[in-house]
Amino acid sequence: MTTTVAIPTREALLDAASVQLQSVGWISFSFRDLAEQVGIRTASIHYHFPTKADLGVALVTWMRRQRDEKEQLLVAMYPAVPERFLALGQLIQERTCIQDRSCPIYALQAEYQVLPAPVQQAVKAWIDDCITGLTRWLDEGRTAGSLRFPGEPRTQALLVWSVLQQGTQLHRTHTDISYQTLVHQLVCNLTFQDTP
Amino acid sequence: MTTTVAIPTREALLDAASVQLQSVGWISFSFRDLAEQVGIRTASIHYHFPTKADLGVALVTWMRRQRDEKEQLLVAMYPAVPERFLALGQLIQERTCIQDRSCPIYALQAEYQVLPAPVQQAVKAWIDDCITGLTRWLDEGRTAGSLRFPGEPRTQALLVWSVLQQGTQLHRTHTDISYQTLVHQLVCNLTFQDTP
DNA sequence: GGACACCTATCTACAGGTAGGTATGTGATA
DNA sequence: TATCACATACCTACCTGTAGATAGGTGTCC
Repeated sequence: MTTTVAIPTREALLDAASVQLQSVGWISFSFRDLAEQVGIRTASIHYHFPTKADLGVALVTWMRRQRDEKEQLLVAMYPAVPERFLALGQLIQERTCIQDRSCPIYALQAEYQVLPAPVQQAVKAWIDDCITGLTRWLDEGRTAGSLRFPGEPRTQALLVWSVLQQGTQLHRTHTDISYQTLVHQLVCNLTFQDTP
Repeated sequence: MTTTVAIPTREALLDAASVQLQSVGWISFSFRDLAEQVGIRTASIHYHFPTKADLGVALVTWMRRQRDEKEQLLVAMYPAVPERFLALGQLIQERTCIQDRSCPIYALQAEYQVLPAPVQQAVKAWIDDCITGLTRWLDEGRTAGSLRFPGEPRTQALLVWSVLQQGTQLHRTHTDISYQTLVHQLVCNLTFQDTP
C-alpha cells in the first residue's frame, strides 16, 4: 500500500527553484516558472519567501543540508580516498549531469556578481566549506600514501574543486564529454606513478 | 605629438559589450548599459547589431581574433611547454582577473543554456578549438619529456581547461586566491616527480 | 475570531525591438 | 557648378512582454 503525502508548498518551491537554478541559472528563472511548476500564483510565493533574495538564502541552506548528508555518508563508506573521490564524482553526476543540469554551486558561483548580497555570503560560505572538505580528504590521502600531489593540500584542493565544478558545465556544452571520464582522469592525476 | 583617433562606434560597442560580459554576464547586461558607456541611445545599437544575438556572434568573433593572435605569439615565444602554460596563465590573468572580471569564455559557457542558438554555436566552436590547442600543447610537452600526465592528451586537456576557466571565477568569489597560484599548481601537477 | 495559505488586481521598472524622422555626408548628373 | 538621389549614423517615441513586489480580499481550519 502506498500513501501519497502532499508535499508542503514551501518544500515544493525550493525543489522547483533548485531545478530551475541548475537548468538556467539564478537570473534566468522567475517566480512565474516556480508558480507554474508548483501550481500556485506568483504572488503567493511571496508569502513563503518575501523576496527573491530570501528564497535564495533558504535555497542554499536547503541544498546544502541535502548535500552535506550525502557527503558524510561517503566518508564512512569509502575509507580509501581515491575511491571516495570517484564516489563523489558519481554522486555529483547523478544529481546533475544525467538530466542535463549543472551543479547548483557552479550555477551560483558563475552568477556570483549578480546575486543579492545575502545569497553571495551564503554561497561563499558554502564554497569555503567544500574546499576545506576537499583539503582534508587530500591531506588524509597523502598521509595514508594513496594520493600523490605537489605543494599544499589546500592549493591542490582549489585545483580539484575547479575540475569538479567546471566539469558539470563542460558536459552540457559538449555532450560527448562524460563527467565520469573527467573525474576518472582527475583521480588518475592524484594517484599517478611513472613506470620506470 | 599625439593624435586622437575616434573609435568607430561599432568597435566601441563590442568593447563595451566584452567588458559587461566579463563583469555581469550575458543575460545581465542590457543595451542600456552599452548605450550609456558608448554615449549613444539604445535604439541606435540596433543599427549596428539588429538583435542581441547578432551582437553576440560578432562579439565572439571579435574576442576570438584578439585572443588567437596573442596565443600564437606564445607558441613562438615559449618553446618549452611548461613555461608556455605559465605564460598563458599570465595572459589570462592580465586580461581578466586584475580588473575583477572573469574570462569571457567562462561567462559564455556558464550561461550557455540561455544564449541565443547562433551564439551557442559560436561559443561551442571556440571552446572546441581551445581544447584542441591545449591537447596539442600537452602532447608536444609529453613527447619532449617536459610534461608528465596519465592517459590521453585530450582527456587531460579537459582537466587543464577546467582549471584555467574555473580559476577566473574562483578568484572573484574568493579574493584571497590568486589565479597565478592556481596556474602554478597546475603546472606543478603536470611536471611533478616524486623524490624517491 | 484569528492564524494560515492562498487569491485577484495592480504597480513600477526594465528588457529587446520597431517605426519613422533627421542631419550629414558622397557621388552622379544636368 | 548646382542639385538631386541615396547611404550613413544617429535620434525620439513607442510597443510588447516580463520582472519582482505590494495591497487587500477570500476561504478554511482550529
